[in-house]
Amino acid sequence: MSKKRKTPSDGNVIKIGDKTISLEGYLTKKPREQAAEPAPEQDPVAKDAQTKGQPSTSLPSDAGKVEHRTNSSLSKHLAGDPQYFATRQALPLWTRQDDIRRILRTKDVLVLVGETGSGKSTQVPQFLYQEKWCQRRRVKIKAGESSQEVGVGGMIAITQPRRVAATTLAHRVSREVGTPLTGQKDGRGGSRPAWKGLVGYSVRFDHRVPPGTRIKFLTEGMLLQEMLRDPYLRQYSAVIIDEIHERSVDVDLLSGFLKQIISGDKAGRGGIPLKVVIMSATANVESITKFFSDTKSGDSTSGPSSEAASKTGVECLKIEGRQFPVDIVHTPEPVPEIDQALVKLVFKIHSKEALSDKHGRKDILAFLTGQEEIEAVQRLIEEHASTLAPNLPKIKVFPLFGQLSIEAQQEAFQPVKGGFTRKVVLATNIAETSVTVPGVRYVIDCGKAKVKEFRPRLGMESLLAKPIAKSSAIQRAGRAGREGPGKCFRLYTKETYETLQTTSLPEILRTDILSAILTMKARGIDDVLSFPLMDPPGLESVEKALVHLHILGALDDDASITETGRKMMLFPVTPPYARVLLAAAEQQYDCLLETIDIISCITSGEDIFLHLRSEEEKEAVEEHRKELFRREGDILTYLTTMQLYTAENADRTRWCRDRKINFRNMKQAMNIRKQLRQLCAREGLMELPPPDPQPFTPTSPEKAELILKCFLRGFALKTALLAPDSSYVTSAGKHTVQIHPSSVLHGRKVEAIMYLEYVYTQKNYAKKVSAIQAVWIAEVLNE
DNA sequence: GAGCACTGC
Repeated sequence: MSKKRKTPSDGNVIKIGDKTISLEGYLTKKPREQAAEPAPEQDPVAKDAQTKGQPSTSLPSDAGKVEHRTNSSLSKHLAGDPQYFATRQALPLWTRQDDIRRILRTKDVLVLVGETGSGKSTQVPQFLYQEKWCQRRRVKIKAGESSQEVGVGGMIAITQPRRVAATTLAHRVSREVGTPLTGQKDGRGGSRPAWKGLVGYSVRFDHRVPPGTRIKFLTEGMLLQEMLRDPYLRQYSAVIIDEIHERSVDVDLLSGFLKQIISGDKAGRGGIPLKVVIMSATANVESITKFFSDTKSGDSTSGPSSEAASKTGVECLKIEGRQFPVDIVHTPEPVPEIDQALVKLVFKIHSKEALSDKHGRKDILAFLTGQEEIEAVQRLIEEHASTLAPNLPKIKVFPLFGQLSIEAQQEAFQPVKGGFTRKVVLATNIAETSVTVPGVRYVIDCGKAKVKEFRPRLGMESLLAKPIAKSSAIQRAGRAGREGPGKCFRLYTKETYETLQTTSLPEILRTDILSAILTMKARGIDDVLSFPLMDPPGLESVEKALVHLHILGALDDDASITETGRKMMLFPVTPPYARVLLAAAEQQYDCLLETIDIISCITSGEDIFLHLRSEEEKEAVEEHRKELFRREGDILTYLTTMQLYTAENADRTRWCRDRKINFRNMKQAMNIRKQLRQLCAREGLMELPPPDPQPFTPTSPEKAELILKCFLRGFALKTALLAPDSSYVTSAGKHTVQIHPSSVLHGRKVEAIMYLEYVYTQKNYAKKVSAIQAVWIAEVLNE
């Protein structure tokens, strides 16, 4: 047994190998100053105004003056495109537009509940951008001794949890207002756009913000990113948070920062308030409303006086949706065998209910927990379907889950070929939020979903099927009423439904908050425990994250952010990966290009290697895959895969097909790779390499060792040693782990392993595993 | 011998 192992913590110290890390001082720190105040030199807006040599004329700094923009090409569009007028007028929201405008003229925060189909995402920004408070103003802002004039406001930001939503909504709204959506298509370096437009969007890898943009759709993460450079959001007059009920970590952080801005003294915005519209599709908004109303509940953000806080008004508005009624049917008794019950129900619906009516097709959408269950049910339905009487309509099954290829996913959205056929879509939670399947009038809800949860005490995640929340059950049922009256069959009793939680646990309470804490620290939040959050994570999660960040070198002994921590923030990856990238740039390792390839691959989505089910499939790809696999483990295998993929010049689609590699993820990996390469080059960590394709040279064993040591700099805690009984025992917690079957190291015994993921499903699984030497762990930790 | 869904200058 090795002694390089974490000793049981006494609560105040953590010991790994020879290194002892004290927890003291992490959680007792008092807030230094007002947390929302960033250092003046971090403010690029002010810097920008300086370098442009803005004349500092003496204007009243409290109210500011409206900046008149000559944009005559836009003025004729202000009424919007008449082509869409009738459709817009028919939306439930249309008659409430005056209410919305009236509320925001006096209040800073509007909480808007709008069910699916109310049109809130497209209409609310259009109702607001011509408001007087939405004009850009020039104001004087104090910067140390002197003051400078800057522009504040003018744009409305509207956030979305997903990239596709942000871009498609932007396209839709730009058509409605009648201005083109142009601009830099791919980051920087593009030519000046020729057209002005009112609508733009900004998501990772894709930015279109025409000059004159007043309405800008962004992902939540993108707005957080903008806040690092523009902490007061001076570009914007209003921020609209859409789909807040999904409660991503990003939206929770954004809400905290927004609360600080609206309840602070507004000096950073030259006295100009930021309006906030919170939009939710579920009615459960009491806690959210309370969060934005309550500005003195012990957080350090309400500013020097309560005067500012008392002016912050919050009003709530509810808009009915445009849904058809949905009949909800519970089972009278609990269902012991979900798969069997579901198949029976599908055929009952199929034989009793018409194939279509005046509203259109009447297809079935069933919510299941995962790929395996979906494939099992698909087999059962297909078996039974072949025995159907010839006079009955046919039945065709379409699986729908994230790992499916684009083409296979799209099949589920197309009308089924052959008129006399009913479509049955078997989906995971993907159909609850991310995609809409058209034609659905029957929903079957198994009442469960797989959720990933982080266990801070164990330092591991679990992925297990759990009962959904009421809000999810309602959301799922609603999928039956988009196109006509529908029915939802719940495979659980009414009593069971009543026992469900009202809302799902927000992500911030069930995930590793490492990135979230580092984001706060980088934004100048010293006392992370007093940062306003709708659902603050437990002390143990915060403590674990702080210690982990300390081990990564992102935080000092006094828990303040280090230079390394700031550099880590540059990369759109989790802190451990960011640490690996920084290590790889050091001269002793010198393997930045390789680690970029590997991290691009890993962070592009689920595993790039598709799961092979049948023996035939395995045989068909075995020869091809063999040249990718490396004895050192998965990290080197990813590297080889990426290198061979980029060396492939003829047909990359086919290359992926032959090897059963997820082409979509590979394309995403290439985007990430390009982005990381540009970031590293800009930071002076390396020179930009020659463009692809480059000839493939296998990585030498010596280089492989350096790469693995680099990864240890980020993943020293995720290591395990081979025990005498041939099991692997983790160095951090003395748990027994198994190498996941998807790893190239599965079934092999090596003296020590490093893994990038640690997930409990059916067992404690180490995933993305590499073979290492035990001595490397201490070696790397003591650097 | 096995994988819910997203995101990021």
